[in-house]
Amino acid sequence: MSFQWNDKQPIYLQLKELVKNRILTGDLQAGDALPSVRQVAAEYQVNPITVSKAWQALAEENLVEKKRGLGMFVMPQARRLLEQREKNLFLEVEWPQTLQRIQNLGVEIEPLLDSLQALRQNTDLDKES
Amino acid sequence: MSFQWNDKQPIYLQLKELVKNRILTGDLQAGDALPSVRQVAAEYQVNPITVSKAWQALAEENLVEKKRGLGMFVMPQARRLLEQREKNLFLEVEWPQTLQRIQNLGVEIEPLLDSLQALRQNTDLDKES
Amino acid sequence: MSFQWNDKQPIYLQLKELVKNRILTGDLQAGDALPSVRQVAAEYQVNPITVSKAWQALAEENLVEKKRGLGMFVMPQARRLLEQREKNLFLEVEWPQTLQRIQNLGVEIEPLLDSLQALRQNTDLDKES
Amino acid sequence: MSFQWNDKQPIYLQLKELVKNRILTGDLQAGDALPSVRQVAAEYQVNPITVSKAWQALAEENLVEKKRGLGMFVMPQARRLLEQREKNLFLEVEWPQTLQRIQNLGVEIEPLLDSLQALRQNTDLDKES
DNA sequence: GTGGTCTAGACCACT
DNA sequence: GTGGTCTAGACCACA
Repeated sequence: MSFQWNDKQPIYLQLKELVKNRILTGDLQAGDALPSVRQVAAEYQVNPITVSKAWQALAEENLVEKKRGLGMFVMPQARRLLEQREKNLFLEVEWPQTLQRIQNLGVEIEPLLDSLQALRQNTDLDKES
Repeated sequence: MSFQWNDKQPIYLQLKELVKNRILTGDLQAGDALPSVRQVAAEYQVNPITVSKAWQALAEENLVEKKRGLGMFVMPQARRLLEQREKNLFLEVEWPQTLQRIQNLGVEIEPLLDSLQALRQNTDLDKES
Repeated sequence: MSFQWNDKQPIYLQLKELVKNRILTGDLQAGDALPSVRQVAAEYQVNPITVSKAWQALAEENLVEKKRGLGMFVMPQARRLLEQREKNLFLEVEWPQTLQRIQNLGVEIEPLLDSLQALRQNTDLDKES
Repeated sequence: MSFQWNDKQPIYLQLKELVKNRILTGDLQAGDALPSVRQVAAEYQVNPITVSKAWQALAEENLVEKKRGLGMFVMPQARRLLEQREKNLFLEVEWPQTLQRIQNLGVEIEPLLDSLQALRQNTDLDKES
């Protein structure tokens, strides 16, 4: 399986994001081994070093840990950590920026409110089911 | 005055954004001259070529026009054009992404609704005054 | 009991150090048997080969000896040998490096002297008792 | 000029140390440009990527900053930061370990005291001159 | 000119 | 088997 890489971002960062998402969705659980550098390199048709760089970055963010000679493993708190960080980023940075942008552009607020409320409805339904 | 440039984006794009914002806020009106390349280069401690590149990019977006020997001037429709484009970008791309992100992260929606409504209040007051 | 391995050093060297320390402190006496490879492997959650490698390294330094079918045993002169070597290493290499580092960093010498003197006091008391 | 690399440590770390030392000794002052990746690569007969890795690591430690298209520059507080960190490392980690080691090995403390005091004398003389 | 990224292929130490 | 490192050579965006 090759893959359609986004040209505007380094591949290694895109690989990192892929793994992050897999952790966030629970596809990769705490303690699970990351696929090996070589394996991913072969699968996605990339250079092992590129994969390695991504894996390293994940280790530096304390999301995975290296076990010498065995591979890299998802840290126990990885998912919680990740969720916490991303939520924080959203609430402290992205959302305020969005509000600022809405104001600057003079966007109609009503439709935005509507779509947000629709989203809430959906989420509530999910919980019930 | 130097400036704190964001390392992750080309300086010329950051310069472009600065001007765009000044147009959006009305700080630069239709027909106003952009500050000269040299002046900006000196002011922001930046290579003149970099400033030039930013000015060019603005011209390519039809926001400013060159007048030979006189400099660059904000186009008459600049603000409207910009608002239109950016509003579109926001509604078609950024806002849907934000909604997606809210859902993925499982962010509480209530507080977001509250802040949006607060924003609407402010905007309404502004219009009255 | 698992263990927190230092990622920057091979596990087998860390195991070796553990045993060396036990010999130096007298916890492992001349003639004592080293715990079996399997046992240690199970205890520390480590590959038996890794333990074996550590035991081999100890044998190569003449600190333990293999007895076929019986296991590995601490050599009679192990402690003396170890002390001699390590003292030498300390006096010839580590201490000079420490002095050099103190000078390079411009560390205050007084407190270091104080702590050394305090250490001497303690050691003297130990001898008397 | 080639160089005698230590085989036991990655070259990029050794390069990093070289720069750190140059900052500590004042050979590289705040605001100075680091020699370019290519230049160093040619000078020391190493791969540009290896140098790059070292420079990156320095940037991540906030000792140098990247200026897009211009190169890497020593941060204003680099020297102070470095001294602080290293002194801290020494006082909190290395020195206690040394004391521990002295005690474990039963090294004679008198000579150590003597050499430390001699060092103090030298340092004092340096200050006077 | 600068740094950033990638490839292809290699060697190493560790488990 | 694992990751870590390096080489040699290449292309890109940026200033």
